[in-house]
Amino acid sequence: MATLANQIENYIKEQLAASKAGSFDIKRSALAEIFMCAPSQINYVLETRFSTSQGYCVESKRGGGGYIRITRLLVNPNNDLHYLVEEAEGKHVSQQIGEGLIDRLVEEEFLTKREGMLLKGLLSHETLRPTLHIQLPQGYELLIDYDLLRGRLLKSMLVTLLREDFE
Amino acid sequence: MATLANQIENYIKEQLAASKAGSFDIKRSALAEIFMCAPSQINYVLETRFSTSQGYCVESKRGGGGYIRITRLLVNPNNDLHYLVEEAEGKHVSQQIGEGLIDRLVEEEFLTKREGMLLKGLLSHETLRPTLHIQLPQGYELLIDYDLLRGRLLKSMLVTLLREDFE
DNA sequence: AGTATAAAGGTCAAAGATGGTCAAAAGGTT
DNA sequence: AACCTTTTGACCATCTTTGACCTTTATACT
Repeated sequence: MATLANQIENYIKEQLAASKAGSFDIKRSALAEIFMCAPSQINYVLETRFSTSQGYCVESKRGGGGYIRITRLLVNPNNDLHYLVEEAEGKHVSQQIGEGLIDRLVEEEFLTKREGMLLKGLLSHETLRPTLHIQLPQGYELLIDYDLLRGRLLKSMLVTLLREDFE
Repeated sequence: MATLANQIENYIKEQLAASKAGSFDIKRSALAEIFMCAPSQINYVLETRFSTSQGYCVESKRGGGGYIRITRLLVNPNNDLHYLVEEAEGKHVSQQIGEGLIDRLVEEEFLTKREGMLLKGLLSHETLRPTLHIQLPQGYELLIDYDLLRGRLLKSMLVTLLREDFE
């Protein structure tokens, strides 16, 4: 799937990989011009693929001489996993965000690739989606909050990672 | 008989046979166009001929750049994971039974000890607890079926273990 | 210094592009 | 006729792309 968003994502990741400091500045308008798209497309890519939970920090400045700075964050086991647990508490997590977090933990070697695959399977809509159909009176609807459940599953995963006896 | 469904089934199996990784991506709309049929016909074929119990795993993504991915599962008559997948299908699994199954998979070395710990955390009542948002009229009560959810999670785990691309 | 203007970047909602679901219609079998 | 499988279509959910409008910042001009 070579969507525009994916191409831009790859481009940014390449630049990031090539940079010594794990950080990279660029003008939003320049990026938009390279890919011949609307500038707001860049924001879409940053929101969906470079969020904090996915391990990136995005800063920017407007006005003349404005720019976007993307920084790759490294997970610090002692502080960040705890922070992520807090974050996951009661959080709504979409499938996309959940997979992003898992990919990050795999990249940082907190999880093996196998573990990542197992966990991503568990977080999928296909797995979570319910089969039960309950008869309710007219006008009432049954809503299952998959995103909340996903948040709980992720939290459990993080908590296990933090266990002292986890090797 | 050469029903449309059979032709589509054959086509997919050919593509799968030709693929090195045992996996194959295609656009639902593209497939529907090749066979000049309603897109939902593709889903019918996937449901009736590429289910988990038939040895396949189907994933998909909607929206721009969407696709369907079909992955073959391992067929190894020496292990009984397939049997367990059948078992887990639509099954109610208590926390105790679920943990027992995971322990067994760890003992038989289908899962590492780490993986077992991660998965047991996910199956706990604590994790699965309230995930429903419901508006019910007075006098109606709803009991949440954790055991069914656990069955789904276990099934997903088993299917991942069987994926040909699982390393 | 104060203000106007230009040069960025940000937001949000609508439109476009896919795939999913479900039930009804159509075709075969028994 | 009754039942099962296949095919279709209307409607839904999710991801992407675009564009109109908004905010912030630097600089040039009073």
